[in-house]
Amino acid sequence: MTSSRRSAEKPATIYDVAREAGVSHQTVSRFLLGYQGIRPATRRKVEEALETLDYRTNITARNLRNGRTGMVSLAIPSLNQPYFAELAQSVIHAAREVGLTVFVETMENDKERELAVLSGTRGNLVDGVLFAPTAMSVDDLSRLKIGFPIVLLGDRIFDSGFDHVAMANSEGARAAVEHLIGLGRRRIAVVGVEPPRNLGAAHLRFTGYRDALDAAGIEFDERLALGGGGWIKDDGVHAIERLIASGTPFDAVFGFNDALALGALRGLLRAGLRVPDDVAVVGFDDTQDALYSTPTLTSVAPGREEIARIAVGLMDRRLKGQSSAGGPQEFQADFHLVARESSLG
Amino acid sequence: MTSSRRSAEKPATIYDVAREAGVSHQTVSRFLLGYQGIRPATRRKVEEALETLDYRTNITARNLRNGRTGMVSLAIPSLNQPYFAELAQSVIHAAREVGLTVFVETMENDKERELAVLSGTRGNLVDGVLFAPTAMSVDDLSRLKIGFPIVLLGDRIFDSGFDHVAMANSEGARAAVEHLIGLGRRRIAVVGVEPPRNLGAAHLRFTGYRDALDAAGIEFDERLALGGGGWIKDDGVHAIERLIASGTPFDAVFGFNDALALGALRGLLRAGLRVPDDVAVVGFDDTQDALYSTPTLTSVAPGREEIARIAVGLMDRRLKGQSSAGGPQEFQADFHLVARESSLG
DNA sequence: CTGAAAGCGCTTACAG
DNA sequence: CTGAAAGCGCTTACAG
Repeated sequence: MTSSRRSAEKPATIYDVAREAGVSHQTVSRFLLGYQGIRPATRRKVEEALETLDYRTNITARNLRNGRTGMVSLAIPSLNQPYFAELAQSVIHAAREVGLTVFVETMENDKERELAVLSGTRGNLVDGVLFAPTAMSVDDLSRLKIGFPIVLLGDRIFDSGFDHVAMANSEGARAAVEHLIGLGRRRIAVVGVEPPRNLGAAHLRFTGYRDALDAAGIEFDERLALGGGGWIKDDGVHAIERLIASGTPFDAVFGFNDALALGALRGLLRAGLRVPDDVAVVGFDDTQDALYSTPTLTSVAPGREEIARIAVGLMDRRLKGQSSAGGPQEFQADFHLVARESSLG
Repeated sequence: MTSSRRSAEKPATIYDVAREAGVSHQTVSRFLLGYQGIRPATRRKVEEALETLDYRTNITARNLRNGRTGMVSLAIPSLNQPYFAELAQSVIHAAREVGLTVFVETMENDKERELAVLSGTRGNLVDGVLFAPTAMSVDDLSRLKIGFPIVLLGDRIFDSGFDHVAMANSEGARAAVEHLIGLGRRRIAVVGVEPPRNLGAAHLRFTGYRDALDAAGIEFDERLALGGGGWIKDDGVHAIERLIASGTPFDAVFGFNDALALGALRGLLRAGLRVPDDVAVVGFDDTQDALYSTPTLTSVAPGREEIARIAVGLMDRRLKGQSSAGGPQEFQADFHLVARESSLG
């Protein structure tokens, strides 16, 4: 057996393996791809040579030849946001199941970055994009002509022409508020309200809130609708401080995300109110933050695993061309309410 | 001007651009690479053709030709762990500064996965690996022959033969305990202690704890050293419950990470103790969780940004071959203590 | 200053 | 059942 001398740095190619095994490089390639008709003797020689040379197939070369990479981008705002970090982990997991590899890109709520992601597949590095925009508008999206598969993730529901998997924003919000009503609360403040300029999460969750009130025959009091800031913890703190200062009575708070709810929780405790005895609190997203607070936070779990699984499945089908005939598909994940101490005590 | 007809699906190549511009494809390539000596007229024609055809360079082809991809793996346990999610964000940011792209891989504390990452560069998909193992042993690591640059990240310090950037585990822990001592605490419990079987974070942070006690002339009471579980929140809760049940007096708790400290915080509050009045609490890692608790958690910030920057810098130099002559380099990031309500009130 | 040639490491018809 | 050829889209010496 010829032992080919290679420097430690240069990885072996199929040519090296072919030489070592005494066959053509095509035969090696066929073996690697699992083709059937290969004579047992040949097969053995190739196996040995692969082992000897510690061969690894060069994915870049394969990708170039195949015109696809088996990678998809997951484009999210930031890994510093727990919801998106956890979503990324779920997507990585779901993608592994179907043989796709995930490339995480962070766009940092920057419109330019979001547009950049859609301007190409990073030079064909990825085959498609799972896209969770926060800064660009619906119009921006519709205007673009995009030459590769994308699946939209997240809050918004609209007729984008793309595959889309959304969370049950209004339904989840409604369930959260019904939970509070079921506990006897009637004066339910809501934190994170935004002007209804789009069909984003804020609007949808507010709709769910209103629906729950209406169904229970509770009149909406706009003094309990708090907004004007962002969706981070401090915004929740400030909102609740303003509410307390206003003297408007309330016995519950629904935060449009966990950060707002936790901020509110903090504001309440600091003001000497007891949670949930005086005021019950519910959030949305069910991030791990909800587990770390004292009291632990009741929250709406938006079905992160399911969102990841569906999104990856849609992408996989588009990439396989199976549903290229079909129009855009829309899915909504199942949510559930996780009741914890901030409402149950 | 010839307007070449292309199907919307097929991206333009440099050959298409060359034809459109009436030059050779090499000229196009040179233009794209920013070579100087190109006649203005030629330059203009190429620019126009690029624009017309909306050309994007095919990274896969470039990578194949160049034998490198400009990507590095960041191999971490999981994006579900806030510290690592935040570290990933910092690394992505630092890498962008030096023109590297980060591919996040999660190994989920699984030894097989960790070994798999080191078994190759994913078929040359990445040029090197930033590696934060948790499951494999020092011996596993030393035994491997690795044919590409790796930079170790994280807790452990040992003579691995690889570039390494660590956090100031013992110094940070010492500062945390000195902070408590400075506030007048003498009976400082410590949570997360592990048998000293390796030089991991637990051992180092314990060392820092002991150093601080020694320096202050406080005798170590082993009844205050709590361990036996993992490093998640529940372990902190249970540890503190056992301590309270034991009747051993204490006036402070140092948790080896934020999760443990927050668990302890929770256990204390549930037992009716006041934080920090009765018991002050300090954690380690300064994740966002420390901001979300009530009271907010004093914590040691291990210098995540700096760790990311140094690690990326080391990798960058290795990839450029500048320090191939030099031996392995070790760095330790600067930490600082972030004092918050759980100790200051 | 620009073109013709070779080659990165694969895969896939095409022969035989 | 296996080999010779072509080509994926780039970049880089080599000529001129």
